[in-house]
Amino acid sequence: MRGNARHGAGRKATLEDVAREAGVSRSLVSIVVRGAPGASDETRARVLAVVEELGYRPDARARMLATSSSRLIGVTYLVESLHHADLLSPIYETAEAAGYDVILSGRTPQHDEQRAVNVLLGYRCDAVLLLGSELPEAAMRRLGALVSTVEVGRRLALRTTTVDVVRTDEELGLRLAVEHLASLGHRRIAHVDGGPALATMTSDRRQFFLNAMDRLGLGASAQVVPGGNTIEAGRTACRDLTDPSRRPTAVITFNDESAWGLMRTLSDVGLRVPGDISVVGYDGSPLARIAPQELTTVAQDAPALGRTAVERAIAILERAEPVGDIVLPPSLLVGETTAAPRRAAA
Amino acid sequence: MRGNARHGAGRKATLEDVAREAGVSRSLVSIVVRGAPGASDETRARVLAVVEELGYRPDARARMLATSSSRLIGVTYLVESLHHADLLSPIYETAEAAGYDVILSGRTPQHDEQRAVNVLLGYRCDAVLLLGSELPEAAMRRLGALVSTVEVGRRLALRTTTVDVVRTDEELGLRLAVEHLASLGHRRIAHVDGGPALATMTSDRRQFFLNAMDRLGLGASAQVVPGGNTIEAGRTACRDLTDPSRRPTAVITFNDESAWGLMRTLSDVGLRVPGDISVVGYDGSPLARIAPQELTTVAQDAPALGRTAVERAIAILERAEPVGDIVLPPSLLVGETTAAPRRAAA
DNA sequence: CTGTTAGCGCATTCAG
DNA sequence: CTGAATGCGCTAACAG
Repeated sequence: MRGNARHGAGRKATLEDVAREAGVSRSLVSIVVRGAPGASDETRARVLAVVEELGYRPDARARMLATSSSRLIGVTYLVESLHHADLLSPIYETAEAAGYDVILSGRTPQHDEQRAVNVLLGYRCDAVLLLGSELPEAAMRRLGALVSTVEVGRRLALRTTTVDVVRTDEELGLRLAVEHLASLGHRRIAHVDGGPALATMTSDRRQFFLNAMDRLGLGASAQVVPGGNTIEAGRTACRDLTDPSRRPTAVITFNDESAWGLMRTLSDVGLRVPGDISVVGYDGSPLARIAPQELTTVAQDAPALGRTAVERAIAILERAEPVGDIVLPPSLLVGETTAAPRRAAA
Repeated sequence: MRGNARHGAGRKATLEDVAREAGVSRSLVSIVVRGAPGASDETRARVLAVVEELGYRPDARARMLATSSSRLIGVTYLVESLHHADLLSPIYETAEAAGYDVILSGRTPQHDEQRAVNVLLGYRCDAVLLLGSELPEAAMRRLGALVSTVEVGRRLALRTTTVDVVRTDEELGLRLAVEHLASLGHRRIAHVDGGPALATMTSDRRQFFLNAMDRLGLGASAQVVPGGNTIEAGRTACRDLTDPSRRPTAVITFNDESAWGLMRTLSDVGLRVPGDISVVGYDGSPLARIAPQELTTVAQDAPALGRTAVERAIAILERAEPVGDIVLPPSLLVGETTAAPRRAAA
């Protein structure tokens, strides 16, 4: 009933409508609307006036269909990830500057990554950015064969020629964290890993952690416990660390959220940070570093990661070869959650 | 060169391709892929096999063009807002259950709300959800006339018949916060408001804060200082609160992020929470409530807000009238950032 | 500068 | 169940 009338008075204006109203051809209107050359300033003005009057708005779907190019970059990301949110701003900025639109397809517990990607593919995005993808590598390679694809964050086990990866130097990240703690006098250091879902990243970091410990001669007192990338994971991981007989004096978590969860439970059991135990997070999201204690964390360079990912995606879809693996250095942000252990000679 | 070959081997498969390969008509393939009635189980299986083999994937743009309906809900939101992230999960869940796809268009400093909306409109979404919109009301009304629109969070000053609003009962929210603090013995209570950007919400909450204080006879010791919805806003707001002569014993912030910023600066100047000063946040995002101190906060019912918004959006586009204003109650989550003031009889 | 003619990929008749 | 035809709104040649 009125519902119909309310929404668009029957139908939204089309090129045709504008052309008729302005007394020109559709092509001309198309030229004007796109800002393409081929129209006098006079008609241009007149057409634009009608566009305004009719509230005309180009139909992106039709345009994409006709041009068989979308100038659209689709991004899948984990809705609840702080780090992913940090990547989106630079992604928008870089894409816009290059004349690309961005649409986001979120991953949630009920809306998994494959579905998120499918939505993007349905719109025939020119490029797809996967933030922290957990897709099987085979699926990722297939995706890369279909559309310009860049993964942000996760190292691929197999060399792939269809997908670019932009990620942080995890080895350096773990080394920075371990060296920081060691320099404060810690020896019994634990790593709460990323859990089973993020397989390669988890095992990479675990290994790099152990390597870093070994290099400092602390291999024997290194400890790895299963964790995850959520607050909840950090909370439960804490249970594996409070056994007084071999409690570590410092912990490096998989990400900042997990560090919070860990600290939350530490506080519940009466352990103080950094007095009783030091904590180092990972990612360095501004939202995660704040109050009331500033988190010590391995900061990924989110602006550079986001920017580079978009640049690579555009390069690939403009026919450049994928270059494979781009690794950016992290930095250590020292906050207030790390300090010398109570008894330096643990 | 190879770039072209790599991406789609010339062209993605179309209905036509599938039909030819399967030796049937396009219409039949269309019927099969849509799961529409009108195909025998046998041919259905055969067609689906070819679909799989060719990696055919329906083109959402063409489909939408042909049906002039998108079954697509577009959502704009603030990329850095924790509360908005909380809304996205229930939005996805509800939309999917109703058979709608969701695309997200983020707002960032460089990509403002109008552009975010324009992207959505370009795709002719059936409905648009605006999370915490800062659009002028006139613009919002115009949008509502164009497409089924639901705003989440902000009360509209003028009654509008084209847009639905789903929001939290701010009056109750402020009352809960004030009563909680008063019951702990606080009298000098300050409110750090939302700053100029969120005009109506800021002034609403300010007024409700003052009302709640008045009702308890604390109007004279109420204090409002300018703030905002970011960590940074909370940090700077703190400067207006530390004047020892009239320092409040408790503060209610505009949102959780701002509460963090505030606590951060409080800690910098040597004030302890809740020992020296109590802090109440707003929104109740799980990410915001965690470690190491659990934030006391006015929690919005994000699942209900998200679900209701989608339900309203769908109802409107199915020709129901907008109902105007839907107000949901918040709840107070008591954490560890509030306690009795040092000297109860301040 | 203009108007015409083709598609883009798909859904939807409608007659076989 | 099929195959052809029409249109969704737009761009891209092309001929005027």
